[in-house]
Amino acid sequence: MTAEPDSALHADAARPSRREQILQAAARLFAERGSRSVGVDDVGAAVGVTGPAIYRHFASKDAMLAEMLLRISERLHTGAEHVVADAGSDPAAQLAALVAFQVDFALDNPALITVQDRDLGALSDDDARQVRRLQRRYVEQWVAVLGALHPEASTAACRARAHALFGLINSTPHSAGRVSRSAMASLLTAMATAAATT
Amino acid sequence: MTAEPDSALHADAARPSRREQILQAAARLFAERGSRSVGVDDVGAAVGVTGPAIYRHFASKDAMLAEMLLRISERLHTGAEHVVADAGSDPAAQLAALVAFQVDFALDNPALITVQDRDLGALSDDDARQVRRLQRRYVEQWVAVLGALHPEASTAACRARAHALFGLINSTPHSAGRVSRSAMASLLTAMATAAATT
DNA sequence: CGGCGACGTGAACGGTGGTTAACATCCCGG
DNA sequence: CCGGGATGTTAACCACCGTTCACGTCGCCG
Repeated sequence: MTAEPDSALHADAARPSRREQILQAAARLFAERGSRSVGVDDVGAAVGVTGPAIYRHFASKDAMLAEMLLRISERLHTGAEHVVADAGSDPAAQLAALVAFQVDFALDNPALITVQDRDLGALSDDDARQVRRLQRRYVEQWVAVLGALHPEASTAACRARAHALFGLINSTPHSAGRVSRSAMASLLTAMATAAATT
Repeated sequence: MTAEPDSALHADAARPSRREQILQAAARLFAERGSRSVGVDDVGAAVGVTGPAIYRHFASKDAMLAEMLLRISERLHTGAEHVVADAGSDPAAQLAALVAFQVDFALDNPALITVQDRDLGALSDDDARQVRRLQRRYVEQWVAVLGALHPEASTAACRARAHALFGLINSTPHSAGRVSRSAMASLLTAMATAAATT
């Protein structure tokens, strides 16, 4: 153990290396069948390599999943921070920014959406704790904005409302194809805005 | 094989038999960790029995999951049929009935909600096909009502809207405790109604 | 009373799959 | 040209887990 030479947390997005191909292919496979039902050989085959070759790039199968989930929660957390800061101080504008951000992410990465809320339980306790911390911070950004829009509501109610909005927007994996991206975007945005402000 | 004496599809709800205890315990465990991460021994231990004892009640672990998912989709499908019929011919009233029905189900059975959309992929092709058929019929009942409320919208858009509403309402597993059942019910109902009629 | 069926148990079997080991290949810097 | 590091491959190892087997117990019915 403790055998990874370079920081596994932040990958160089500059080079589309084999490592990145593996993560992307694994995300697709995990989303389709669940991480526990996907073998290392399957992931390898998806990038034209045999199973054990994976271990030249990742310490273990679990490490792959951990890095995948950590990246997602980081992306969401920092993205939300950025987007809210750019929206000014109007809660309604902040909400619109968060909704637009989440809608874009959900439409662009349905596979990641699926993996994140299905395979969190497959992580080691430490990794799970870290992912949950980031997820929690992301939720709290929504809760803050929702709290400003609903001053009479409790924090717990705002949290429940935030989770309901995530469920709504993150339904993209279940609505495969058939509707254009732009139409899906406006539909989800309208529904989420209505549900958030009621 | 082919060794089950009585129809496995409809269990006598009258007797809280060992068989039912197993299904219930398995649902809770599957929801917490995912069916593939739960061993037969775990399920057995949850009802005070060793692993192999399960095979006195189910042909296989997969058969357990199959029966669980089939029951859920049947319950939803027939429940929706019943509820819509009782709501008269007003689309708004029908929608309200469907929303109330799904909200009740989601609040009463968060574990089943979780298992249904996470472990469908673990079923055999035949079982999966059967579950999907029932799920599809359930969705189409929503689509019909939503189509009446949005005459200008395409069927595909209505289907996407239905999935978004399911995601919203089925967020109950993520909003554990902290808010009373009745408060959750009115919150989800208000949000879903607003999102459905926008 | 005798036995049969329902229900459980502990032990063993077999396949699956993550992981490691030993061995090639290719590319590059000295 | 030589050597080493990055990258792959095949074969083997090993643990886990679903499943089956042989056996025991308890209760009911004839």
